[in-house]
Amino acid sequence: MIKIYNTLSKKIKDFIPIDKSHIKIYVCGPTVYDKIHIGNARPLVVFDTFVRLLKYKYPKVTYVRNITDVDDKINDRLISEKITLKDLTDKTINDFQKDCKSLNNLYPDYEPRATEHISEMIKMIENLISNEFAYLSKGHVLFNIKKFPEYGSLSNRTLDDMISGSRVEVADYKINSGDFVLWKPSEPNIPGWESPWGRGRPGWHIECSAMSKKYLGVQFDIHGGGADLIFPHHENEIAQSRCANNSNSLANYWMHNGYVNIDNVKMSKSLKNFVSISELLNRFKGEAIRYFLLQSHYRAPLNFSNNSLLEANTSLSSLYRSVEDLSVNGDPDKEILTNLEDDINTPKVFSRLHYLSEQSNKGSIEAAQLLKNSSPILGLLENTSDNWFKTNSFNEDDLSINKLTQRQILELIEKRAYAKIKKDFELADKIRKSLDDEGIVLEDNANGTDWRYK
RNA sequence: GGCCCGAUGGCAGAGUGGUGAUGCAGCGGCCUGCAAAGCCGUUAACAGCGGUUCGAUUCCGCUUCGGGCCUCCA
Repeated sequence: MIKIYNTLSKKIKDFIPIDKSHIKIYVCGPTVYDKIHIGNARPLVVFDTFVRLLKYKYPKVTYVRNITDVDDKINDRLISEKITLKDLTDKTINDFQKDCKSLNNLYPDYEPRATEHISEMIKMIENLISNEFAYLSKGHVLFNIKKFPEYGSLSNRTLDDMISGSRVEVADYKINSGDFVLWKPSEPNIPGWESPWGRGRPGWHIECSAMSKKYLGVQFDIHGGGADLIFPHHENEIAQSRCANNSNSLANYWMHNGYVNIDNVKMSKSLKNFVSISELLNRFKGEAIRYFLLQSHYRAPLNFSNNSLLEANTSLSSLYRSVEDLSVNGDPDKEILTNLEDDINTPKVFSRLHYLSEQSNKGSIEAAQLLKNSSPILGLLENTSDNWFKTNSFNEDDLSINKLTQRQILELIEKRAYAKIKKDFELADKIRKSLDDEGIVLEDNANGTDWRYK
């Protein structure tokens, strides 16, 4: 039985699907105006791991992760960089997908773009207006939060709380300070679409409501995203979807991952204290980044540092030693599954991985096989160990950092072997040292000498 | 101001009302020409103060410190 923490009830609950023959999950994807950073990568990896578990447990899972390609931050870029919407978003989406792949994420079943669902959004807004949940004011369409009595239940706040804490001047076209925009007019120089309310663009939240409805229906099992989306994004999504669909639930379970911090402060684009994935991929393997992101519990904050990535790499190496070149042949380890089912307790999973690794090192073939068999559900250890140890080119573009070719390395190993036969240990050690300086470690074993990158 | 979360060994990070995960680092040993890896052993923690209890790191209260949200954000 899968147990997950539900932000709605603030409790860990058994996961009971609407239809156990078909699980439906929606996760908020990126707004594509810039490269993603490691904080953005956390939900991608966490929910990818969770979806792998769901797909193992249930016959059919539909995983939708949207791409928000209409947004005011995007518009700012269009003006400052003098490029078209399509050029900017295509390029950013391309980078995003490359990063996702490097992190070993499976492709979602649907990855809908907001701009391709404008008509669905307009329909939903029209519905909200005709049922008086939304109103027109100075060219804007706004959602009236007082029409939805449960407003605030996800983020655990009341309307009074919000008024007292308001740090933003209330726009004069709003009835209530918390009313949010469904549609707003576009000036001629920024992207816009024709609508019953003139040329304009959707507000931030409506795209997720429209797209989740299209791909998953009015009610689905799980909605996920980063904790910073709880308010206002998900709160507003619930309000507008439930009112438009006249339903008593949008998603039954809401899951939110904690932040990635840097120097114990939340990493965010607005604070400019972020490290992009593509930058990290120049120094670390994607799988090491994935390991790092799963090393702590998904709801806890995770502090980023260079050293933690190095440690993740070392830990992964020790696991890779134990799986060698085994192929997946059977089910994942039971205990790993149990730990994953327990609100995605990946730290416990890792503890078990290292236990299996140790057993494998002591000669247990079963343990090694279990380790390997658990790799598909984690998206880790899917490589061969030879591949893991003999690759140090992290980005495809950076092959040039391989200063020595494999052939040159093997030649040096051979040279050292002769030196060893002649008991010229001084030369042998000199060769070892010179390779070490290039980041290459030699390991003498029964079959001769093997090499790996540090 | 309102609401919320956290404080575990040198670092990272689970968990538990009583036998002290796991990783990285360290120390001793085995192995090795030397290493590396591995194995064996080992050091080391539960912010502070009260309370409940036979017993609390684990439950409750207070204090201190750190962080987050209150319409940019994964």
